Amino acid sequence: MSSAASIPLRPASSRDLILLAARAEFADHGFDGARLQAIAARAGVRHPTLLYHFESKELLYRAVIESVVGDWAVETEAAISTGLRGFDQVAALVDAGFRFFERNRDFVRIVRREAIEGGGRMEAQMAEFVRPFLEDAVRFLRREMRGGRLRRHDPLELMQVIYGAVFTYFSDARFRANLTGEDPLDARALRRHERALMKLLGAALEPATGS
Amino acid sequence: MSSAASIPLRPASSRDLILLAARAEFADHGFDGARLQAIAARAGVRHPTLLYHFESKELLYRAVIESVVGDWAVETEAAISTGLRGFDQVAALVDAGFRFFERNRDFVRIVRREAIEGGGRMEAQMAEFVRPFLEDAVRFLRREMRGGRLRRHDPLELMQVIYGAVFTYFSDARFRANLTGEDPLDARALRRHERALMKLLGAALEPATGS
DNA sequence: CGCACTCTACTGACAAGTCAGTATAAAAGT
DNA sequence: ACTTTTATACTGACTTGTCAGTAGAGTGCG
Repeated sequence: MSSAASIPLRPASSRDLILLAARAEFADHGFDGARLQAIAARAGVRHPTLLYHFESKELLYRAVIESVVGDWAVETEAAISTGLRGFDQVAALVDAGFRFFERNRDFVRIVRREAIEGGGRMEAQMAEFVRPFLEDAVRFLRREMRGGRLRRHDPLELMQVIYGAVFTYFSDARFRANLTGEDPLDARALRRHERALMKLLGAALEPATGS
Repeated sequence: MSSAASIPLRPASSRDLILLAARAEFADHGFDGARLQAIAARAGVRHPTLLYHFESKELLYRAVIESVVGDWAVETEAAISTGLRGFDQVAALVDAGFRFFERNRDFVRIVRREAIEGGGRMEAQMAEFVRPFLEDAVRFLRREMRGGRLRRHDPLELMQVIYGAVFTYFSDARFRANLTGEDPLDARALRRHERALMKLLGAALEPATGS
């Protein structure tokens, strides 16, 4: 992990290395459990270097959240501006989620920790950020249900259920691994779960009464 | 909070008070974030008293988990030994979950923290504990699907989705509160969500093609 | 030189855990 | 009945370790 530390071949700026290391450490241990020394070690520097680039642990954490949420925003934006209708759009969004979370496993665990906290460190900002996206989604669902392209369900509660299911799969992956013995983040297992969720949602949402 | 401290009228043993206080504190802040002093304050004692009853922070934490998981085991056992069939049994289980989590809000957040951790403190034991219950559920679902009393879905993935949805509703309740403005743990909101989830599951699982 | 960056060495705060006691009450001895 | 002993429950003061954050001295590069 630190084998490349001495090679000066631009192994990304050390600021970025630190950000990446911090993301992993915060995901593994949460804000309180995370140690600056551990982050520094992961990044291949000494811990005062962290405090040179980011003024404090708190600000480093904020920087991590912002980078992580920023990435997510971009991909989600893309997934909802496809012009698809009915269940196809729902499926596209779920699929985008799966693909993003698959590549950003730490993201989920950090966000979830924030969500649990409640009085959390960045909860308010994150809510601010998610709200417009959620409202968009609810508007879309309502429209499609009115138009008969989706069966009628409470849109907000539907979003909550989908969010809960998808998020949990990733945030609790290690627990599931312990339970079933196989790695849930393995591509095969992931596809199986995605297919199962899609089928479930399809069965509940698609207007046609297919098998 | 400490107003009853001097009254000797058995305000529950202080061991139990400590256990209760610790449950809340660990739920709010996680293992690392929790402070023994804070737990002690909640329980109305000084922190060495904690270490008198429980040898260390770690052991106090384990005691909390055990008490919490024990409570859950009893209720779950009751909910699955009803002899119901098909969707009714699924609904009964989901309902039991809702009612237990409603009364034990800290439970969810503690368990979820463990699940995220991965290399967690009690993950292995908890997996050990959940596995037989999960296997039971999967067996039940498979049987009912074979018998045509439930539509066919991957039983394990179905359980995962249900678990994710229900658990998230409670563990992330404070985040949702921030998002929607209303309290998700209020009885009315809770019933609405439960009804929505049931409808969704019913639509996906009940064999009849009713409206 | 001066600037950006990283290091070693250190500090101050704070938290877990230890310890030597005090208070109270139940048991045991006379 | 009354002291003495023993166990339980709890506390204030202390020790020890750890961690975030600071100071200041390099190092290398334009």
